[in-house]
Amino acid sequence: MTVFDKNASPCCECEEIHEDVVKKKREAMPSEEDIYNLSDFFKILGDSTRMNILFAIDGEPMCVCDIASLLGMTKSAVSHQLKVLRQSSLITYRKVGKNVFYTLADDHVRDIIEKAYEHIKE
Amino acid sequence: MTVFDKNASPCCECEEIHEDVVKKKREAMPSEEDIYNLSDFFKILGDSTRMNILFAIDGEPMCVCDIASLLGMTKSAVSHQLKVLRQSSLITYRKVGKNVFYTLADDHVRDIIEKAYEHIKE
DNA sequence: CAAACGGTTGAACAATCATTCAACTGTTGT
DNA sequence: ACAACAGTTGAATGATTGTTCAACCGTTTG
Repeated sequence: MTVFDKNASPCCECEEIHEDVVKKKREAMPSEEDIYNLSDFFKILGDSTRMNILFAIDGEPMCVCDIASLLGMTKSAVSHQLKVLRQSSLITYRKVGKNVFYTLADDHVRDIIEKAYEHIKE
Repeated sequence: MTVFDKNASPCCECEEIHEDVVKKKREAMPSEEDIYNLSDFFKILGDSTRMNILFAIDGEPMCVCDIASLLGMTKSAVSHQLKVLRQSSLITYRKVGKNVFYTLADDHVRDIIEKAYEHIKE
């Protein structure tokens, strides 16, 4: 009910109401790094252009030009987002002549998207 | 291999390489609204502060003051993010006197986060 | 070799968004 | 009624980020 140690949480201006709860929760929390990586993963999926691309290249691979045509975007804009998806290992690519064909890296991501899709559909 | 209808994709400066593929993909795509809602859902999870809050209020409910103390943030910053989570129906709250206790709205979200957590842990 | 095309990249710009700050509401306790 | 505290809120600020634009690389074709 009262404050004992202000230094324990330097950035918080408020009194600690339930110290026991806070302590228990703190021990149960994932590491800062895990939470950062997790939110970073969701951040990649949190853009409609990237989501469009992921649905587009699901199943049959597509080249950049076709993706751009399908989504009504410039090749540059698509390529930039493909780079983001590549760096997060969500997609893979295969070079064939002048073309680069992209597709989903694994089924993991597809499962997560599907589960979220079901969630918003209710 | 050649361009027949530039007007079909006004924003795309490139030639349509595989028209059949693009057409097939276009028909298989979810609606624009679905994709927008889906990416919007992930966008909410795509912030480390909100992810921290979700883990904190998982299980036992927590009041704003305790969450702020746990995360070393101001009540204001926490409250702003709680509002975002509330508006997306990811969390619920219960008023008890001066305090407001927040907790996860349902198990759906927990499942999705857990699946993503497993995914980044490999 | 040179032109054409698919794709990538970096800088610049515009829009989005998280945090801070200050003021405010509502409840509790004296 | 008044002081104290939990929580909310709107405006301002700073950081992040998606798209555009222009230049570039690599491969193919005439």
